[in-house]
Amino acid sequence: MSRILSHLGALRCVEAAARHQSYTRAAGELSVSQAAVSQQIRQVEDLLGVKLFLRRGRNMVPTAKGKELAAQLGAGFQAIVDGVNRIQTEPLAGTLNITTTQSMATMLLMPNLWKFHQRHPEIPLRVTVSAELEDLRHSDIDIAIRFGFLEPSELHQKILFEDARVPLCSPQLLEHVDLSSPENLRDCWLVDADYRTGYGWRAWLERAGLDIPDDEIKWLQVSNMDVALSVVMSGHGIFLGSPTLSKQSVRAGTLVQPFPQHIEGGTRYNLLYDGASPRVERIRAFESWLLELVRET
Amino acid sequence: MSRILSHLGALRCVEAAARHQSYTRAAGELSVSQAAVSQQIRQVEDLLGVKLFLRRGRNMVPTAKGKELAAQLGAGFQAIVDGVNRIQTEPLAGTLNITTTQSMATMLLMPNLWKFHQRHPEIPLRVTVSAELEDLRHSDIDIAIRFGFLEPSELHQKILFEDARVPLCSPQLLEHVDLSSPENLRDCWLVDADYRTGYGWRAWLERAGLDIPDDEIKWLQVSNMDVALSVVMSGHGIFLGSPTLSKQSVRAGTLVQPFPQHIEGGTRYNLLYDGASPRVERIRAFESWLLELVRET
DNA sequence: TTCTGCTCATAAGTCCTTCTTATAGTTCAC
DNA sequence: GTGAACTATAAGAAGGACTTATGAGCAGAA
Repeated sequence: MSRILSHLGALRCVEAAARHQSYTRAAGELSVSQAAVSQQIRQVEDLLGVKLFLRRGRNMVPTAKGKELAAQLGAGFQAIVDGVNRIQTEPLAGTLNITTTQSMATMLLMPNLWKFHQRHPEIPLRVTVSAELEDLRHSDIDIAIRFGFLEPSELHQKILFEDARVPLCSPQLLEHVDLSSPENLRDCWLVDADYRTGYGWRAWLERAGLDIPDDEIKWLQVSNMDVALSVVMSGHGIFLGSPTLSKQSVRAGTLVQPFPQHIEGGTRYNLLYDGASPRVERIRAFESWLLELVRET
Repeated sequence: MSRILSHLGALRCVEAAARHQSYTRAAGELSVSQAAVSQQIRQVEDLLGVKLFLRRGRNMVPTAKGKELAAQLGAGFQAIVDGVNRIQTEPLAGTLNITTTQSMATMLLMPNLWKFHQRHPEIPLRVTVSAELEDLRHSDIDIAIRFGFLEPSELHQKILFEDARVPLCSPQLLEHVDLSSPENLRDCWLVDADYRTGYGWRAWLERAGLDIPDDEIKWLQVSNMDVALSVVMSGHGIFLGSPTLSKQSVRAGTLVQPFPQHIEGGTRYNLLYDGASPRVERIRAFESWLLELVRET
């Protein structure tokens, strides 16, 4: 049997490094130092007598052989993890790791977590807010709640909700700007998180029967919904957001919907998880709770 | 990512132990102590909270989950080894490990190895004689040369030669027994390695037109060709062997074929190796040399 | 260019895991 | 019952892997 199997740890480094094209990021995933990864990979290269990575500026690019090996290693490790997952079903009770966006966390998740706790006190939740979609298969995250249209993957994907978008601002804004008529939108920042798709405020204004020329509008274009929300929360503008997401905030008075007009679509939130995870039981518990929550909102 | 991947070494123990149904044999394969295997497996069981093996007398029998896991692990490790093999082709030069039977080694292989060395001085051979067919995929053996009819497997199998069988004895025997006529076979031990199939001396006697009753024959039944050969070599009997294998010994005078009659078939030698081995180059070199040798013999 | 920031490489020493040894416990065959 | 073969467990030894610290290379900005 190949003596390489005495160096499985080193092969893990190879696989992760090839995937990340970076020793540093691989080290991050494996929770070891960069130096450790470097040493392990060199060991494999020496053992096999094959160069696996080439330094290309800031990246470590796998060679052709490196790529081939890494792909096969990935399949191998996946088979192993699958094998373990198949026989090991963790009990319902236990921690659940969730990652989501800032806006989802502050507007829907956090304010309702106590209800989940009430139903499942045996499942402590750990919520991580991050802008990037974590790699569920290579991290310790169990569930991701993400905005937008996702590529199909091997993960279990479920559309949480799709809905319209309505103008939303903070009550403070109304103290400074008179928003009794849509015409007055000229007077405040229109926060636009859709500057790449172009869909957004332009569509809404049209819907409201307004034709304000571009140069009379104060645009504030931001990269995503989270930034938009934080801008608006601090009272500096108005943005188009999901009614589902904002409903509770509106009811609580922290957000205001100054006009009834809405535009269709444009908002979609998804729930993602690995159906083969040993923690599916608690994942499903969370999923069904969240779906209920969304349905009744 | 599953924390189990930090214990890949322990999972190797699980896989090997399940395959061998024994911690001791698994330890042998992995070249560690039995205690090490025991500890590693217990660690996995504790980590997963799943019992993987049950003690059943002298064996460690994998539980249903243990079996399932081990199968998946086997596939995973195989994928990893395949990946390594695919990118790592060892050069022609280097040691080649061969296992074969006693008779094949003494009669054909050893007397001719110098020729192989002449053609490929860069390939040192290490020949291991053993009665059992080693597990090529889980040992460090590159080539096995084996007698008989083999089950199909994932290994590359090639029939080395099939041939007839002729009576063979040592010249010493002729000094004590007069074998000018087949009738006189009554006077010496008939060594029979075919007592399970029944085919052998009985068939040969028939072929020679003799009808000697069983109780007038001195049978010596042995378990395999190797034992038969060693008995005959020491001058204590006569047996039915392959002309191909014995040709050189006959020419050298260490074996004698006292009668011309032969029986068809019954002898088959195979050559086995893992086609995916990184050492295929030197394996093929040996294969083609051996085939040539057999052809001209 | 030079500077700054990011990345990998390397060395030395520490630490921790794994392994070995030794022994006790269990089962089976005779 | 006794011995042989196997596994379990404990304690200590050995060795590999990891960390820290530092140097070197490269890219992009000033």
